[in-house]
Amino acid sequence: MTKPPTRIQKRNRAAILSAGLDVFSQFGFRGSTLDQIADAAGLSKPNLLYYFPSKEAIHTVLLERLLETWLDPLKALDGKGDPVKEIMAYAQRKLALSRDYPRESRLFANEILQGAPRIEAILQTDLKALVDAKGAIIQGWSDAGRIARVDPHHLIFSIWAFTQHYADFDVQVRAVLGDKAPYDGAAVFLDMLYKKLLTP
Amino acid sequence: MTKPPTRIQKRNRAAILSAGLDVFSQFGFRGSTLDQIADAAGLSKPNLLYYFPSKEAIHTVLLERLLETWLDPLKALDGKGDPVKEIMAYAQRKLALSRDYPRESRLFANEILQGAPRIEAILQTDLKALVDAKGAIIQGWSDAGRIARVDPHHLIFSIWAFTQHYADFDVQVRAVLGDKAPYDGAAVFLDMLYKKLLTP
DNA sequence: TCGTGATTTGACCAACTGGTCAAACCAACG
DNA sequence: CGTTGGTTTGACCAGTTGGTCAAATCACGA
Repeated sequence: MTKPPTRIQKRNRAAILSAGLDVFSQFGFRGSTLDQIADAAGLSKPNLLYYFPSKEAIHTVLLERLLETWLDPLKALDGKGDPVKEIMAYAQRKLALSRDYPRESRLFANEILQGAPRIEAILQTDLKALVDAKGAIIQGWSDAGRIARVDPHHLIFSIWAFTQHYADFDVQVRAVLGDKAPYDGAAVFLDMLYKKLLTP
Repeated sequence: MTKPPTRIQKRNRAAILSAGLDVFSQFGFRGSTLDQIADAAGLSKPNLLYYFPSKEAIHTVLLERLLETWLDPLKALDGKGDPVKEIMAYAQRKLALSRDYPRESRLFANEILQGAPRIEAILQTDLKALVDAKGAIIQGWSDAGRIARVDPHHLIFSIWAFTQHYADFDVQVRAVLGDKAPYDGAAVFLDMLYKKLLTP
């Protein structure tokens, strides 16, 4: 029998989560402070703690939401579709995720960099299971000669690495590219890279 | 007329830098504490501050050392060598760097993730100049038809992304691979990926 | 308009932070 | 052995941290 959230609750909770995403994704959990988050959300610190019981709680909610969005594209990889098309679509979806949700990407990166203390268990169970399952599909395509012989795990790693690079290393990418837009060129390159790799 | 460092100075400075690398690479600058570093180095906090004037100073020394090692492999890319061989060698050198110096890779990743406040200027000048120069070489090879048509910048990004992924996302890689060793498979995959991409 | 529950705040706390300092300690060389 | 300069430490400090609490304020339905 939980009460439905009021208008103000919705607004403030959303503001806090967005502010938390800003701050945590830049400084990591330990490097972020409640004052920073409260400021960014336009609230006082005690007021913030009226909506979330602790710093940890904000971080946890953000991580949980993140993991869903993050694993969705891979789940959508369909074993009954056309192999090359499926893998290319996955890679492009992942790249779009980096473009549209860079803060989420950096939050994830920060968590992993710090040794994934809060999600290591999920990585070893849910993520591993998902990757193994989709990896098996790719392995099947590979064995059947429908794509080139590749190690599915490293193929997936390479897609993760390349696409997330544009969000996580944004500053570096922009420093090197100057004022050129990163994502158009990245999409073209991504397309060529995997089309060539996967062609038997 | 600076005096030569004593035996003890050498030992302790090295211990502090190694400890600082451990801690900073995991928690970032703001998330790391002098107590952590002092503990890891086996010294008391005041003792640590006898060798380095501040937390910032330790971090700065580490970043400076890092940047040298980090840009070296790209500098070695030789415009007079065989195009495919040169690029492949660069990629493999970079992968070896991730395998042998994962802490340095994570220190760099942390710095970039946090917006590169301490090295943004260097990225925009030194790094950009280096990448532009080597990019021009690759562009030349591409124009001459000696390798396939690729955007040199994104090619370099993809090499960075893929190789650093194994150091920076180590926890995730190991969670997914189970007990399989990451780097052997990565090297094989890397080889195939770029050989196929670069072949005209 | 009033009452009630939701919301906000200022004052506060203990633990931790980066950093200082004088005093104690120790290594080594004459 | 003594002394001199490098080394280590405990006590300390001011500012920051995550978090609490009672009191004040506000929104809104009756």
